[in-house]
Amino acid sequence: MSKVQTIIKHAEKSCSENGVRLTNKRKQVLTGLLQSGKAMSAYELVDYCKNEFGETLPPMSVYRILDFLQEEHLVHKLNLANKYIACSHITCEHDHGVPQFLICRNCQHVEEITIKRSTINALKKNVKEAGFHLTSPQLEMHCLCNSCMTNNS
Amino acid sequence: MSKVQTIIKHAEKSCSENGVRLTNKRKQVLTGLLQSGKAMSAYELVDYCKNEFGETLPPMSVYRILDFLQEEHLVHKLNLANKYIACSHITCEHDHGVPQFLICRNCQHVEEITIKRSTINALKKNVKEAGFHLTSPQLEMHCLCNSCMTNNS
DNA sequence: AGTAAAATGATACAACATATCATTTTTGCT
DNA sequence: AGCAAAAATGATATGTTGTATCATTTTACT
Repeated sequence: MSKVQTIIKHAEKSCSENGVRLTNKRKQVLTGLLQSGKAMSAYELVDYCKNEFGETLPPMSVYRILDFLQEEHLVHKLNLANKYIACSHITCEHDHGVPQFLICRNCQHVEEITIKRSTINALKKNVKEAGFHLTSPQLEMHCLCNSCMTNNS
Repeated sequence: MSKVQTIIKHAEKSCSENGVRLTNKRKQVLTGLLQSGKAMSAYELVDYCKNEFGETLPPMSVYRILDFLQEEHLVHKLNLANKYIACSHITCEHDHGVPQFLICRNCQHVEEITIKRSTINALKKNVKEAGFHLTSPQLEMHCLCNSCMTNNS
């Protein structure tokens, strides 16, 4: 069984445990994100599903499906990039923390990382001092990935 | 002299030192941001300049002017909100660090804060371990401001 | 089978942003 | 002052992301 198929199995199990359905179209959108291995816009996913699976989904449906997948914690939205990416912890059983994303400003490659709790706490404290409350700190940072650093243009 | 006028004076000085021009239209866009005291979209600025100054700027020009103002470090773009906000340190003489923004997810109020160097360094270290390089870490975080926390709905 | 709920489709449009080419304004030079 | 080059701005079209709304289809359940 391919890696993608394994993840989809996990996703199906997780959905059924939550009493929701991972329908065919939802599965295809998630599969698209997993196969591509990168962040994609909703419209890119429309094209991908059409080309790869012959499934012509209207954009509206893709947005709804992405909303669903986000609620199930199977997909994250990258607000800096206006793109969506499959969660990299679908097969993990344990509950994983708030995701943090590094987005290469050159090649758009995205890495999902975990930031030390102590760092997040320091951040929260700074925010609190400014009179705000950091509820769910998904950080997104524009960076340069190593590969783009090396072949620097 | 009003506070806004004082800031504009500083901006003019800073531009002339850099050998660039703070034209009337650029001044109006910056004044709009300063007067409103909040983050605005480019199209909101088009309307604002029309209503307040009788200046009808096409959106394209506003975008160009915003680009200019960003290069001169007079305005920041909030990528999470797709809005623009006047830098809160225009009148400071000293070089100020990379800005960090808190955006209230309820009322959209924006606060520009400074995060401790040590916290930023801890963040940078985490990022480095993931094989990325955090060049200019402008963080933008969705939060709840105190006022929205209190009158919580 | 019949009905209610869930999912999906179709259509229109809103908001943000850029590409491109034309025109106007400013600058710097002689 | 007069002129050419550069800078700024205008005009127009279009691209990208996302939502509102109402219709239809599919699924679950009795």
